[in-house]
Amino acid sequence: MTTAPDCPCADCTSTLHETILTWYDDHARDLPWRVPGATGWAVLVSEIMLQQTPVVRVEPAWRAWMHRWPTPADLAAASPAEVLRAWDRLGYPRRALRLREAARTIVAEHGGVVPADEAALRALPGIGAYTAAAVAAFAYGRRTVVLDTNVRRVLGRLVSGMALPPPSQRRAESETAAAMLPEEPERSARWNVAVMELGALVCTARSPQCGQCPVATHCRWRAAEYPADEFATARRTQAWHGTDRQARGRVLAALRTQEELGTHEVGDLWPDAGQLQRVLAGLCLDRLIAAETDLDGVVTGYRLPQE
DNA sequence: AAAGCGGGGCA
DNA sequence: TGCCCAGCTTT
Repeated sequence: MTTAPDCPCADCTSTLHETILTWYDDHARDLPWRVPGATGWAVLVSEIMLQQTPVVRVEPAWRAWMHRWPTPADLAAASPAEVLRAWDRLGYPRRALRLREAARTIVAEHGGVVPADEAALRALPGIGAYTAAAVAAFAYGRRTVVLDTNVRRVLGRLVSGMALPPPSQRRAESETAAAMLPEEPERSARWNVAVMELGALVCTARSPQCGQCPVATHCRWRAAEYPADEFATARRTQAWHGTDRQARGRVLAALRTQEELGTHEVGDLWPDAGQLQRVLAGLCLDRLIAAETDLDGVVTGYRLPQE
């Protein structure tokens, strides 16, 4: 059980709603997937790209993507190789393949229209709890809890008084978010994006701009004089240099710019031959690359999957 | 619950 | 260098 900041009464919650929604009206970024006529597909593509990739890098990629594949049916007709090249360096290229698969399912099972139902969205590949809620809310005005890293941080500070939310999402967080959600659907959808935007622009992870925050006077973290992150020791940053992830990225980057990579050329990409073989096998398993073989079944090289 | 999965930019 | 970014899937 949780409450709104200050007190659980309807007046305080309503004040908070009004304050943040008004702030959003004045400060929202002008993003192409937020225009009034944005389709479910436009929103879905943006949400998949925004899974762990910042807005500034997504925006140009989204424009190019939507120009090339304006509907799910358009993407469903594309090859994996085309899709992976268009994904370029957004990171986590499996998202590109899953988006293509989602498009194929949307065509096959939903008449080519991105579904509005959260459960139907959740059943699509690459769409988890967050993305399903985001598409339902932002594309179709549904009333649902949208809980991303920004909302978790804003509510964690504002309501729970913590510097940063726990490493993994907890039930109490979604209960808090649910308790804060405006009743009217369209208003709830705007509330979700408004809180998210506040987290992205003002209540940032590194250096929050409390001087610019419309609800600073309601913030429990601020009221408690900014206690330190209690989960700091539990957060561990993953290594990068020399990892499989780096090796995978190097292979994909090479195949985005050349049609085929001979076994000799592949070997030049990475110093550890044994690790490289494991990485190539993993990439094949993930359908991110395909091995080319001669008549005897000996691997001669690798390509991006043509289908 | 934890691990694996990219890549870039900034303090 | 460490940390963060509109997370999802698999074990």
